Amino acid sequence: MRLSDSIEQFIKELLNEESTEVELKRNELAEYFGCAPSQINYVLATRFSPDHGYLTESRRGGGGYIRIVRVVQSGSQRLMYLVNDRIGDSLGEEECGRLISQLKEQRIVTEDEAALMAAAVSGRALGVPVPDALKNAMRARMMKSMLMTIAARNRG
Amino acid sequence: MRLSDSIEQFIKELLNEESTEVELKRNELAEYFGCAPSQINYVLATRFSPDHGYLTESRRGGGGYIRIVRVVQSGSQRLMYLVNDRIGDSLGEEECGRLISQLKEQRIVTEDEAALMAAAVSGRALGVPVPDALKNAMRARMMKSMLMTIAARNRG
DNA sequence: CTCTATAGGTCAAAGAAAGTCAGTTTTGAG
DNA sequence: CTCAAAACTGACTTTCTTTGACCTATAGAG
Repeated sequence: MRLSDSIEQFIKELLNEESTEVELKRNELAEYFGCAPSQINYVLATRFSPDHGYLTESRRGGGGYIRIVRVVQSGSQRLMYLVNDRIGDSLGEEECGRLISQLKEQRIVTEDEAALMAAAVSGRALGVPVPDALKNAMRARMMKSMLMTIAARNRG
Repeated sequence: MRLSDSIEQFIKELLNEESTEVELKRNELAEYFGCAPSQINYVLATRFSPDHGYLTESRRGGGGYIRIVRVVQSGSQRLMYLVNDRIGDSLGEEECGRLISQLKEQRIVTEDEAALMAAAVSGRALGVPVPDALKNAMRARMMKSMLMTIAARNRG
């Protein structure tokens, strides 16, 4: 069994018993598995990314930590469809506007949330000399990131 | 728990019970927590700055003291200050995160709104090959755009 | 007025913990 | 077997905390 898989499993077990979030120390975990600390980052990046239905936050310095939040249960996949298929890697401004309206209509997000999302991805907000292709890539990422966050709120 | 967090909490408890200001002795507090006096200054600088909604004044010499005042400011005043003066046209990720937590702490935005904003401007969301300077410029614009949206909602 | 004891302020350095990234090794599909 | 993708490592970086040595201001005694 691969190390990454063991670490992944370990973390998922911590998350399984009722709790939807877990806090851990990178160095301790690395020591426990006898690996380089950066291995933990690798596991987080490849198995606990937003695309996988998780959010992570961390803090450096004395008393630092890594917190992992499970946002989506492995079954419910309306949201994962949006994140992985509907949005993809690039999202134009008009398309994004349509998507936000649909989300609002389908009551997946509230009106206030829709307004906030629209403000974030508006042309005015992104009005900086960067090629459209890159803006569209960013827009896609921003939308996914925000949707995952909303999903995190809805859980429970 | 971090020492800084304990000291922060201690001071906030003093401020919570009705009183909007508190006066204390740096050396006594340091002795109470068994730390270097300058630790107190560190806590003041990182947790009781104007950005956090506090003002501090102090006096040296015999009978010296440190006074901490919680500033009362309406939500829209605060938002306008941020948009017009504070943010400017470039905003780094860490600083942006701090501003967002401060807004949440001051209850000017809800927890959900804070999470949504953080998701929009996170490094993850903007993780596209664009120079940092441009990302910071976009982040500033996005924040202003979102904050103004929230201000508008608050009026409605 | 001068001097001294008493407070608080500043700053740099050390320590603590996590992040990044380029390069190496392993694995598995074809 | 080949080779590209996945896994892994270690050196270096960044952020946050804590401490200590030295600096400055104020009150009060003489």
